[in-house]
Amino acid sequence: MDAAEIKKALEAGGLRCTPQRYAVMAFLMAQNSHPTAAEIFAAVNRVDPRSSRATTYNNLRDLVQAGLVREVAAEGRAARFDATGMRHHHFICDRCGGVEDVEWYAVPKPASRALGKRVLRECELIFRGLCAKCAPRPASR
Amino acid sequence: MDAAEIKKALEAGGLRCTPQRYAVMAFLMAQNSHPTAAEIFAAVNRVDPRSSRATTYNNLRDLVQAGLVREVAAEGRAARFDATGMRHHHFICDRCGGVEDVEWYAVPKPASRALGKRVLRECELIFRGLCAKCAPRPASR
DNA sequence: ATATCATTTTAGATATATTCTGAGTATTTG
DNA sequence: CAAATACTCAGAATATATCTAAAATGATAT
Ligand SMILES: [Mn+2]
Ligand SMILES: [Mn+2]
Ligand SMILES: [Zn+2]
Ligand SMILES: [Zn+2]
Repeated sequence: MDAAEIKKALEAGGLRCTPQRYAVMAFLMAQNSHPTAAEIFAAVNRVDPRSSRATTYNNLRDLVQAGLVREVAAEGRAARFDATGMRHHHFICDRCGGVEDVEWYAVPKPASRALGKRVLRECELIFRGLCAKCAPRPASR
Repeated sequence: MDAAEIKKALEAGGLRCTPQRYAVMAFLMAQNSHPTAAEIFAAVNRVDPRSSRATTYNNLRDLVQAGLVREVAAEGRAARFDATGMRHHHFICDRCGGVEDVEWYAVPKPASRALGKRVLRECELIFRGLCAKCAPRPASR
């Protein structure tokens, strides 16, 4: 996705394509990791134009609302973000808290009886355990 | 599960059965909601013996580590907890953030090729959308 | 182009959630 | 019993996220 496409995607979500907002979106799309808001703030400020912390949070909120960015909440730690490109699941490491993508596959939806009057928007599948880096030495810290 | 069983479960997890720790566990088991640490702290302090905030957090951490309690992280908001009784999935409301149980059903595990060297401990399925209370009036606050 | 209006940005203050500190208390072990 | 270990506690400290109010920006209408 190039600059013009990002601009179009933002505007399709009812958002202006401001330099600060564009920088957040472009950074997330160039990443295959799952940066925190603080990391995104630092990254977009390594290049002009400068963006404030509040703006970074505001834009992340707006991008999540527009469906262009996904937020991954991890226990205790700061939330992590990724651009919603290809569908995928997530693996979260019990030890280091790292978030990694896992190839997507369909998940059976719950019975409508089990949902009752709730309106289902999405099913999120999260795997937990030890990442490749943490797995080999389960006893060490 | 009665008092003796809670004691046994705690000790099986390598934890002493202290009055403060017992109170947290007993409260969570009596709840079918998903209280925050602050709510648990308030609840266990409505009865003797008193427990400090730090101890409440410490005990929640220990109980999660021992597998007796599950922590549910929600974006932005405080973490919520439940006693790991019967297996179940969770529904998290987009609007009010409420966490509700959904009847359990088996989820297909990922291909071992997709997992690589990671060690899988559990698959957690989280549904998102609007809860029964928030669903009927999607435009209101 | 000028006025008007809505959106966005900003620095810093504020709020909320969680962890840390270091001293004291309780329990277990030898 | 003494010593080691586990636990608790109040408050301080840290981390994370949101709010505020003023200024800047960009869109739309005249
Ligand atoms: Mn991802
Ligand atoms: Mn539950
Ligand atoms: Zn890891
Ligand atoms: Zn709701």
